[in-house]
Amino acid sequence: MTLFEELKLRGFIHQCTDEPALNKLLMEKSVNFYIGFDCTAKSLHVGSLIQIMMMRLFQKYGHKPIILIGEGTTKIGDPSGKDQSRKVLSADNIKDNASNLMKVFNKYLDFNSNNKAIYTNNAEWLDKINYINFLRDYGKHFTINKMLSFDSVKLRLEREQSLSFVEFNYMILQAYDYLELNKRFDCKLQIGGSDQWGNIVNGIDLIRRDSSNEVYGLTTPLLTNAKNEKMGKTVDGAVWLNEDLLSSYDYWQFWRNVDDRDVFRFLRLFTDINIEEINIQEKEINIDINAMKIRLANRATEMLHGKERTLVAEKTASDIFRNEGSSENLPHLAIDLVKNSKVFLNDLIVEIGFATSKSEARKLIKNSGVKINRIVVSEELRLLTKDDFNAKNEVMISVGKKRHFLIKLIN
RNA sequence: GGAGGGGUGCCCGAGUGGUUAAAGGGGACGGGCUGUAAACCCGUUAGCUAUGCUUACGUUGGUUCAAAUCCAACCCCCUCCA
Repeated sequence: MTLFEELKLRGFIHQCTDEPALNKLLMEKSVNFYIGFDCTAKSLHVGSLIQIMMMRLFQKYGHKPIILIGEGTTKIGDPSGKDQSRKVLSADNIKDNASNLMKVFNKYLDFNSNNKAIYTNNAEWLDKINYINFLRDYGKHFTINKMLSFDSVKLRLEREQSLSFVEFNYMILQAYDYLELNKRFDCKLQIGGSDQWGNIVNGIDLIRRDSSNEVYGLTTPLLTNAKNEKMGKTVDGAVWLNEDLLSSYDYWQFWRNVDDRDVFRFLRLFTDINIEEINIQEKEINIDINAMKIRLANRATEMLHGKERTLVAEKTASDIFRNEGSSENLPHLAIDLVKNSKVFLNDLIVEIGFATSKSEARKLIKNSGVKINRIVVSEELRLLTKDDFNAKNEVMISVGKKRHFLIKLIN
């Protein structure tokens, strides 16, 4: 199977600038390609995972990934796919985000082989740009007429939302990035989400005009779930890849809970499971869809958090959902009932982070959403007492069906 | 700089002196059904030391027994003109 065939079968390709030519190039030699990641948050989330998996697949076929950390472009803010201007982030903030972002790539990519992945950072060249020189050398290649026709700009204007001059320049800088990477690393391919199409094409044009080099662009589909929502939300917000922001258990749960209709599509995109095997399973009439979800969760979590944590996540889930028991791996709090004579249940729910205010916790209790050791709590101002604890001095508190935590008694 | 339109809760959006913690919708969460799915049904959706109190309709002042609603100034956004 060729790389292109596999990409297609797995559903990675949305658009490509010149498919036959790119396909030929990819078969002939090892190609250096890049994907840019802006530093707008303190971690990447599953929304970027499709890009990372794409890189992984390219690398598997012998091509060299260039990870562009967009410290420079983040200072500007990409208007693509946004209907509002981004808040301007401070330089420190961006730097901090950049270093946190970089924590996940080594889980997915090889940094040792001869087509090892490398990092680069566009602040390196963007920060040095001299305005007048830049306008003279590169500004002449861009026409406003054309820039106005790009979706990222057009949509903003159509919706009568303001688009600042700063953001308007984003596409020029991204085009310049591509040019720079083409010069520095002989980078011949840029990959991005479908909303990046305009920016990518702009870069290709710029390179052609500046050096008449032939380069390519490839976009992935915008990742949505079966309900056509942007992917990546859980009870507590985004599905972050960094473990300090989302535990391996919650990450596992995210995959376990995907819509039935998404399972095989996600297996193809987010696991290494052999593509033929996935396709065969999909056609199976008596397929156990829940078993497939577990497989998806295991594979996806294994890649990011490792085998050990994945096993723990799976066991925790089966303890809770299958065996109707508790699990020692749940998040837990320690309390001292001697020192704190009155421990209110609603306070604990807030403390563990399953409600944002005491009122919210009380409302949850009122709506029969809270359980102590699997028994629904009826008193809104329930106090936790020694009798609630079992022989191991533990008590399990549940909020809804999916969120549980343990309170351990000390003293 | 000039003329006009607008800023309401997580989001959209109604309300133009009192019964408004603010209609309706979306989202989210909880309950039911189920398979930790989807669809559907019901409920909740400002905070707190909680039959009450405090904060809330761009900001700050004012009128009034009473203001999201009236007045003034200011800030921000949009459209057209310069």
